[in-house]
Amino acid sequence: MSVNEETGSAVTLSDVARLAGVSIATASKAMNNRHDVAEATRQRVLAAAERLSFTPNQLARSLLSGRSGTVGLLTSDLEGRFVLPILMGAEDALGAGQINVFLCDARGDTIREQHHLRALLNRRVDGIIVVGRQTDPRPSLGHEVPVPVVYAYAPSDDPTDVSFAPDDVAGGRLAVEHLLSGGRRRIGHVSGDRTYAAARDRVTGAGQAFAAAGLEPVEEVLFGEWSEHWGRDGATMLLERHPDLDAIVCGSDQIARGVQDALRDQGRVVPDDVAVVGYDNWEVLATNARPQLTTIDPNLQRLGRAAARAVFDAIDGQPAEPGAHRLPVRLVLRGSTTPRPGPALAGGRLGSA
Amino acid sequence: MSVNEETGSAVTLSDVARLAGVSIATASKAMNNRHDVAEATRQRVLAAAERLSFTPNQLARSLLSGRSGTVGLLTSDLEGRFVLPILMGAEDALGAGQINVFLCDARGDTIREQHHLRALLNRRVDGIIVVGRQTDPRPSLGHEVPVPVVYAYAPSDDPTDVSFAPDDVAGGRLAVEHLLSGGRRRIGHVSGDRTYAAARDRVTGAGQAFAAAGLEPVEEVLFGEWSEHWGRDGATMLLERHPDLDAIVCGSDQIARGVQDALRDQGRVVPDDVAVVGYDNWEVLATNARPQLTTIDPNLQRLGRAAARAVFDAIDGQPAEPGAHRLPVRLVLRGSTTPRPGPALAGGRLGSA
DNA sequence: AACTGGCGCGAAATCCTTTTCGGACCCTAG
DNA sequence: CTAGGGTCCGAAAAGGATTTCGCGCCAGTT
Repeated sequence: MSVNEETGSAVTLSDVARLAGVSIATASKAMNNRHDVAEATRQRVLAAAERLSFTPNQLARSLLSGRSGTVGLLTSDLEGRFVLPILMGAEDALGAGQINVFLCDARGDTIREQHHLRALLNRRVDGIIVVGRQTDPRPSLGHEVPVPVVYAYAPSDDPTDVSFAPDDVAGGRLAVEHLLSGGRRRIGHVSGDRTYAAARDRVTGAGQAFAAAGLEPVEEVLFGEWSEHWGRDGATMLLERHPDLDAIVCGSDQIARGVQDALRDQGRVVPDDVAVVGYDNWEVLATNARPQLTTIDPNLQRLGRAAARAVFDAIDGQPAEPGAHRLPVRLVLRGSTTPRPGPALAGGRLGSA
Repeated sequence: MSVNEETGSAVTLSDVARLAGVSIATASKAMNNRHDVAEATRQRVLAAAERLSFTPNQLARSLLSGRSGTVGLLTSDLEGRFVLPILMGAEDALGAGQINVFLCDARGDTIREQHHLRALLNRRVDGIIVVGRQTDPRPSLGHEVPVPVVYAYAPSDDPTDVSFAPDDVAGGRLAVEHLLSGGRRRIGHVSGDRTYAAARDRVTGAGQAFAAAGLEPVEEVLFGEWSEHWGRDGATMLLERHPDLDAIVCGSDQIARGVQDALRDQGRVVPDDVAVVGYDNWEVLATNARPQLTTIDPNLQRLGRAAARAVFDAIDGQPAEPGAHRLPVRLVLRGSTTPRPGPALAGGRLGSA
């Protein structure tokens, strides 16, 4: 299949043409449904192509057209949990447009990133999506790049670049609004690492919700690290100082899991005594928690799709509005905030194997 | 940069040649360090290339050489947690060899997989790595594919294909051997979904270890699902029937987390009363457990590298031995089996942002 | 002075496909 | 019978880099 049985090399259009008894030009036109070829001839060519299982060489095609039909996906850290859904969304959107994706992982190393960028440009990618691992702004690739560039998750620090990031401020607001609407009034806040924009933005949003309701959290936000361990410690501290708390907003699902553990250790029942809201909607964690975790879903796959569509459109000459576009997040209701758990809303997929 | 300022299009070798006052052929030779060009001329060409920031068009190069310097990475499910480290390992190994990676996600859909395969071949990839989401054998792509194919994680069902998978049997053995060497004798086993080869293989290995020691588990292996929830249920059942248990082998880290929770609920102390061993070394889960989880690390990144090297060598005409190569796994010691936890061996990276 | 050898360089072919433009052919109408 | 128009097909160029082969020139030898 797709190999010339006589020469052993790949089947080319001229093989097809010879078999069909026409010129290469005619064969090409027949294959591409151009109209200046007789129907009988076209059929002969198609039959020949079928028999040889000919597939056109995209390299030659791209060389001629100046378009490779490929996009570079430049991640700063593949390991990052947030990169994957974005990648999926992008791959999804681009795959549907018959575009293939070059994946490059720079490991958070600028040198490597430059190297990969060069390699992508040598391969004549039609566009580039830069996927960061944090929502903190990252250095721009600059405007010397001859193809459209779109930043996902980590926005570019250059406001004239096109970036997409989740709206963490809205997410923080949403979380607190949900607790308030459930009648909670003595709310604590255990966040993550304060050097992360993600932590600060979510806290900002939470603050807006408090202010809008004319309320305040039980004390200053506790910043720490993005781990279950810190969640346990933070919650323990909070409970000690405010035994009457009735809710805890968490900077991440991991933290929330730790918080839930600490509450259980202290004999508090979630959500009856204390409600808990997480962030990220990391299904494996959220749906296996006791009770399942209400959380904010940043909708990363959609973010990836949006970024892909933006490069796509830019390639087609329709560049997106410059700036950091903040994409909406959503609240996922589960048992950790609703008194009667009922069946889980977002059915989690099983994880292992 | 890398764009001709007069024509606006990309800089080509002929631009460089013109600026250096030589022919295209000479420019090419100068750039590629061929020896039949005078040193002075070479310098002139290099200077010209530098000034225009010329980069050779890989498409043209590939078309001529018949090698694209790219490899297709065909995953059946990007969402799968196991795909990512393999991907990283492969990207790592190939990137070092100046090879770029086309990423395709087939979503477990055979039609889509065929479609992507065709697209990859049209782009003239030099090789293909097929990454599965489970260790169960998967259908072969067949031998009609004109480039080397290597299967990672999910081996091909055709034994003449080259496959790499973790040695789950050895992993199961390792887990039980570790418990036995720690003096545990009344050991329960909570595994995952029995339709998964991963579950069965690990159980097989565990059985070998028991047999070798002339012992038996407290009862038949409990199969269930790959979730914390099942881990809790399974452990609860075990404890009820065998209150004197002193260890539990788990089919995955998720299950182990559930098992730990159930033990805690029942007032058992890990590892003093009951030791727990997980599987997967999923850092976020294992290092945040209380106590941190001893587990089997399948070393997936290394598996990805091995697969990449195998395609790499096959492209160079050194095909690997056919068959399903089982790569070694390793035991990671943490607090859930060792009485005095001490500092964790594998420092976990923080997870959220 | 003529010839040889070697070094440096350039013309042209090659990879494969697409597209333009011109040519061949047939049919019809004048 | 011929001019004209339409239909179908093919030659050739283009796209960019590599490579082979041959040519020209200079130095050295007889």
